[in-house]
Formats: sequence, structure tokens, C-alpha cells
Amino acid sequence: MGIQERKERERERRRQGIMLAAKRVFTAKGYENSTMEDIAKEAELSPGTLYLYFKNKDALYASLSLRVLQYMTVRLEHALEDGSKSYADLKAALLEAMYDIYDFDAVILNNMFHLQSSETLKELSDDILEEINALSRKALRMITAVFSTGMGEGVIHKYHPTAVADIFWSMFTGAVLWEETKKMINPERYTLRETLDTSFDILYRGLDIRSAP
Amino acid sequence: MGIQERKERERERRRQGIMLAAKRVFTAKGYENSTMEDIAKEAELSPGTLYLYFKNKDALYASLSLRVLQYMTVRLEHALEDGSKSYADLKAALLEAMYDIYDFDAVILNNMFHLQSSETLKELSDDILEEINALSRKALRMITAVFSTGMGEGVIHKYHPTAVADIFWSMFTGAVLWEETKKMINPERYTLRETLDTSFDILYRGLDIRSAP
Amino acid sequence: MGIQERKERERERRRQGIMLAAKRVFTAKGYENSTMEDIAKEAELSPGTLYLYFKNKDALYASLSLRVLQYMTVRLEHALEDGSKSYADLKAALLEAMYDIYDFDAVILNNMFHLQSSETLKELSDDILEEINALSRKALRMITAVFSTGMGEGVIHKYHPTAVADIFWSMFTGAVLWEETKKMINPERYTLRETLDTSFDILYRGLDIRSAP
Amino acid sequence: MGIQERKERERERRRQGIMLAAKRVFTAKGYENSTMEDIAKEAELSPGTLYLYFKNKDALYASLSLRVLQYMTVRLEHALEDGSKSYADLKAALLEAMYDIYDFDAVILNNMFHLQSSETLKELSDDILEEINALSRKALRMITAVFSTGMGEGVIHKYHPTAVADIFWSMFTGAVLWEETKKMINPERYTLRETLDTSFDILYRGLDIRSAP
DNA sequence: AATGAATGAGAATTCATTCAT
DNA sequence: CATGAATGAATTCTCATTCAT
Repeated sequence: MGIQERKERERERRRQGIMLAAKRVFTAKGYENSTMEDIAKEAELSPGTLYLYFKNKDALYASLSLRVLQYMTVRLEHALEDGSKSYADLKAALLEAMYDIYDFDAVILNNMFHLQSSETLKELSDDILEEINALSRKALRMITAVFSTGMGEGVIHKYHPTAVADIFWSMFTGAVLWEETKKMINPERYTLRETLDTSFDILYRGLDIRSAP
Repeated sequence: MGIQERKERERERRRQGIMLAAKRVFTAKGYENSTMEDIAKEAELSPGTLYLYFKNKDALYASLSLRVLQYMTVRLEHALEDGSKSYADLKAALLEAMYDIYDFDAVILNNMFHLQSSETLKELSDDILEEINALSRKALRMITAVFSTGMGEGVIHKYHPTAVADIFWSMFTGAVLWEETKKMINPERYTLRETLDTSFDILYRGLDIRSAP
Repeated sequence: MGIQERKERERERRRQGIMLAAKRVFTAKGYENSTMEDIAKEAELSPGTLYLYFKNKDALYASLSLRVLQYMTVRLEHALEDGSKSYADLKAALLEAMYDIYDFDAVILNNMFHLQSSETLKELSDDILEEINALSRKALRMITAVFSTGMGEGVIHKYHPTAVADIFWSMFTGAVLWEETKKMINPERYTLRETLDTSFDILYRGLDIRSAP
Repeated sequence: MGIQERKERERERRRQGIMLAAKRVFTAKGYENSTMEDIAKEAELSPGTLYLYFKNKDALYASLSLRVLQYMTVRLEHALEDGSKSYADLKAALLEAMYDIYDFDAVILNNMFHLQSSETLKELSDDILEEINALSRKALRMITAVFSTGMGEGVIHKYHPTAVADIFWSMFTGAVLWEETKKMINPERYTLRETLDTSFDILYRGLDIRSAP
């Protein structure tokens, strides 16, 4: 029985190894320009082996998205779990969580919408698809809760909380994306932290009940 | 020379025709899934002809990005040109301009970072690349000026004006992107205008000097 | 308009060229062991070109089957068309036709049932499939008519005419197949004509009303 | 040595198990569409194990052909062994034997000529090849003997007895094959027995000395 | 200038076979 | 003996690009 477990663990290890290799390659070249052979080489495996762990290239990509989403929900859960936290604490915790999530896998996060192509979606197993959707919804629900709390406390303006969560999320991905773009043109400076800080500073301020009418 | 000119005009006309066809195809299928033959068919030309007007597929795509950027700078110029406008007027004009830009070509706008892939960039002629960069900088400079004006008037907080412009831009693209994503999952509701309105409402409020410290 | 026609003719010419090359390769190696590259090489074309004329490998194969069937029906039509022929004449003409058909393309005829694999069938366009079926039925109907005539004249036993046609056809393909097998083992002797002569001699005799009860 | 024997027996047992699994898979999917893994799964073994019993996929297939041929020769031997039987008895016994053989393994019987591909033959060990040939010849010799007897008795026409045996065999395989084809197009009706009955009825009648000249 | 047939360099994927455990 | 993970060659098919007409 120990054997069974060890095998299982090794299998998972290898799966992770492939995913990390894939992440590096996708990050460097983008999805379409990355070949399965590139990824195999990066993982120091043969191309055929990849298919023992992932049904096809899209499934491999989807699993990376899943990985970010899983990390994100866990991280958010951890940050926001204490139901008794005040909005002031929650909004700070939320920010910290977003930084971590960005560090975890910025690129996949951005390109997650590769999955949107309906061609791609069709090929994915329903399980994966369902899980991706479930995790997305869950993450968004948690972000929404933060702003609901703030509204409940009467410390922020009464927008539709889901809309605010959307905006929060848009701002985050927009900033990450834009940072990548700027990095391409001008690789040396790396200022996402500052940009995000300022972004959310303005956002939080704009929401604040004490802000102008 | 009248003949020369007419020829030139006709050439430009055809170029535009190809670009519009390409835009339609890219919009419908995405960059990688669009073939040169698709575009040729849409333009009612033969594949070979496309190469008389564009060096290759990437150049065609880049020219579309250029087109959006050109529209964007022209539109912003027009909106913001009057140096004597107040921040209050400018910020309203800026918003109007962004809506127009979105309407002009949302999809290319979103996918502009397709060009980021360094593989792609390598193949582009320096001219095009330089022009893209120049236009981007110009557009950003104009947006920056709006917020500089606000700071000069003392009606908004003194962040770094370029950072605020970045954030403005991030928020815009983030919202557009996120809207596309939601559309995929839940195609019926289409609320970008409202989301953008709320986004910029909060942003402007957050910048407002009367907002909380 | 002459140009249009010439193009059409050349296209058809090339199509035929590919089909003949494919026939040679399939004959030498069998369907599964023949690669599209083999066929391209044999046709002195590049692999990509094959796909301009045939949707995929199966379609190419199917078109070869179609070709035999077309030849077969035309040849049978020609042999049996004169409605006033006696059974004696018809049965001789039928034999001659079968020899010609064998000469035209023995191997494809045998492997035609490659198409039976339901996997294969699914991928074929309905048009081709329908045509294959239609031609098969037509050929069999003509063969049936020969034996019906014989029964009408009262010169052969009253079996079910369709069954007799089936048997005639089975005997033919069985003989061709068996001949191929023997050729593999013992390549020098080539006796299909004689075997077929004897086969049909016995068959015709067995049908003859004057044969034993 | 009892151990030795038991081991030998067990080994043979497992070999048979693999062959039966392979037969089921080949029958369901055809040779090319069956993977070694399919067969391993059906045999409840791992792919590697198959190679402990069969040199490669072709050898496994060949061993199945051998199995049919072995059954065929044994069955024919049993049916025809009594040297004193009359042609009338022999021809009836032959028919019965053929039905049994068909029941034993119709599909492999039909596809036996898969082995003909010279590519395939090259890979087979000489032993197997020789045995296949020897069994084929033996079976054919026995069939030939039946018709020789008939000619000796003066009850059937004096064709070349080997040729008649060939025809008998061709008719059998042709009918089986054609039946399969018809089954594909029109799966419900299944009439091989009747077709074979009629076929051989006509054949025997055609051979009969009392038939027309 | 325009055409569009032809090219051929890949890309994803499969699967018979091997070999360390 | 048995396993089954890993291999990597081979195959089908696509599509950006070229070039003779």
C-alpha cells in the first residue's frame, strides 16, 4: 500500500514538473508559439510522455490555469476567512493576497482567456471546464464579500458589490497586462508593485464614503 | 503626376480594404486561427495579392494595431487639444474618447499585446515598430496631461501623473478584457458601458482631492 | 472561357495523376503501410498538394474505389445494354466485362472493403458514400438482370436471381483475392484467367437447367 | 520435471489467453486500429507482458492465423480421414467442416491476407511463415483429395483437381467477405448460411457429371 | 498588378517497443 | 516473470509564403 502511495506521489510530482516546464515555455514564447516538443525538452522528457499526463496541449494549458485559480482561491480563503474582520482589515488582506497571486503565476493569469476561444473550450473535458468555472466564481464571490462588508459597515459607497468586485479584478489584470507590455518595450524597470499600490490606493479611496459625492 | 497620384490612392484604398477584411476575420477567429486564405477570401482577393501590400501576416496584424493607435491618438488629440480646458472638462472628454476608441476596434485593442511576443516583434520592420511605440507614447502623454492639469488645478491628489495615466489605461483594458471573458461564459448580458462608467466614476472620485486622505 | 475549361481539364488531369500514383502505392504496400508522403513522391508532388485535391487520405482512397466502380458500371452497361440479347450472349459478355474490370484495377477492387470500417465511413463525405453505394447497387442490378433473363428463358434453375448475382460476385472477388495470395507465396505463376474461366464454367454449368437435380 | 511441465502448461495457457484477447480486439477494431495496449487491457495484462509471449504485433497476428489454420486442418482431417468414404459423403462432410471453420474465426480467416503485405512478411520469423504455408498446403491438399475422389468415381467432370479446390476455397472466402460487406451496408439481415448453401449447391451441381456439357 | 497552384517546413499526436524496477 | 512508464520515430495534415503565368 505504501507502494501505491509512492507511485501516486511520483506521478503527481512528474505532472507538476511538466506543468512547471510548460509554464516556463508558455511564459517565454506564448501559447501558440510553444510546441509540445519545446515543453518536452524543457521538462527533459520525450514528447510522448507529455501525453501520458495531459490529453493534449489545450488540456495542459487548462491545467495551468486551474493551478493559478486553485492557488488564488486558497490564498483568498486564507486571507479573508475570519468572518469577524473589519473592512479595513479585509481590504488590506485582499491586497496582500493579490500580490501573492501575481507572484505565483502572472503570465498564465493574463492569458487565461486563451481558454475563451470556443474552439478551445469544446475540446476540454467537462470536468476541467466545470472546475475552472467553479473556482472563478468562488474567487469572485470572496472578493465581492469584502466590498459587501464595507457597505454593511457603511464605510464605502453603495455600488453593486459584484460590480465593484469586477472592477477590482479588472484593475488587477489590467495592471498586470500593462506591466508586461511595458516590460517588453523597456525591460529594465519593474514597477508593478508600485503601480498596483497606487491603483488600489485610488480605488479604495474612490470607494470610501468620505470621498466626494 | 495625376496618374501617379491616382495609382497611389488606389493602392491605399486596396490596402485599407485588406485591413478591414483582416480585422473582421481576426475579430471572428483570433489571430492564430485566421489563415491568410481566410483573409484573402474575405477581401475578395487571392492570397498572393495580400503579400503585395503586406510583407507577411504579422505585418498585416501590426498595421491593424497601428490603425487603432492612430485613431486613438487622433481622437484623443481632438478631445483634449484645447489647452485651456479645465480638468473637469478634460476628464469628461477623455471618457468620451475612450468609448469611441473602444467602438472603433475593441478586439484589436485587446489583442494588441499579441505583438509582445518577442518572436513576433523580431519579424516586424523597425519602421512599424517605431511607429507603434511612438503612437503609444503619444497617447499616453496626452492622457498624462489630463491628470497633470488636474493636479495643477489642485483638484486631484498629487500622484505621479504618468502612473495615473497607466492606471487609467490599465483599468480601461482590464475592463474590456474582463467583459469579453464574462461574455464567453454568459453571452447574453452585455454591460461594458455601465462597468466602464462605474469604473471611471470610482477612479475619478478616488483621485478627487476631496476624497479621504 | 477557353481558359476556364483548360484549367478545369488540367485540374482533372492532376487529380487523375494523383489517383494513379496512389493506386500504385496502395497496390505495392497496402493502405495502412502507404504514407501520404509515399504517394506524393510517386506523384512527384509535395505532400501538401495532395490535400488540394483530396480532403484526406481516406477520401483519396475512396475516390479510387469510386473509380473502379464507375469503370465497372460503364463496362457492364456497355456489355449488357442490348435488351434483346439472349442469356447465352449475356453470360459471355458478362464474363468478358469481368476480365476487363479485373485488369482495370484488381487490388482496389479487393480492398474496397477497407471502406467498411465504420471509422472510415464516418469521415467520408456523404456525397462520395452515396455514390459508392449507388454504383454498387447499379452494378449488382445489372448482373442480376443477366440471370433473370436466363430464368425467363427457362434455361437456368430458378434460384433467387439476386442470390445468384451475389454468388457470381463472391466467386469473382474470391478468385481475385486468392490469386493475390498465391502470387505472394509463389510469384511466378499467374493463372487468374484460367482459374476464372474454370470457375465460371462450373458456375454456369451448375445453373444450367440441364444439370443434375 | 513435473514443475517444468506445469510451467510449460501455464505458459501455454497464458499465450492462449493473449491470443483470445487479441482475437476479440482485432475482430472488433481491425488490425491497424487495435493497439497493443487494447489487447493488453482485454487480456488483463500489461503491454510489456505481451512481448514475453510474442515477438511483436505481427507475430501475434500471425499466431492467430496459425490458430485458424490449425483448426482448419484438424477439422478437415477429421471430416475426410476415412479413405473409404464416397464422394457423396465427402462433399457433404467438407461442407459441414467449412461451416465449422467459419464459426471458429470468421474474421481472422478473412483478414489472413493481411499477412500478404510483403512488409509484414519480412518481419515474421521463418518458422511461423513456414508453418503457415505448410498448413495452407495441407488443407488445400485435403480439399483437392475430395474432388480427386469424385473424379476417380467418375461422378464429376475432369477439371484439374487443384483448380477445383482453389475455386471451392475462393467461393468460400468470397462469400464470407461479401457477406461482411453487405452486413456493413444493411446490418439486419444475416444470411451467410443460406448463401453458402446455394453457392455450394450450384458448385456441386456444376461439377456433377450429369450436368450439361 | 493579380492570381492561385504548389510548396515544404513544421506541429500535434499516436503507439509499438523497451527496460529499469 | 510481470510491470507500465517512458521513449521517439513516424504520420497526417496545415498554412504562410512563393512564383510562373
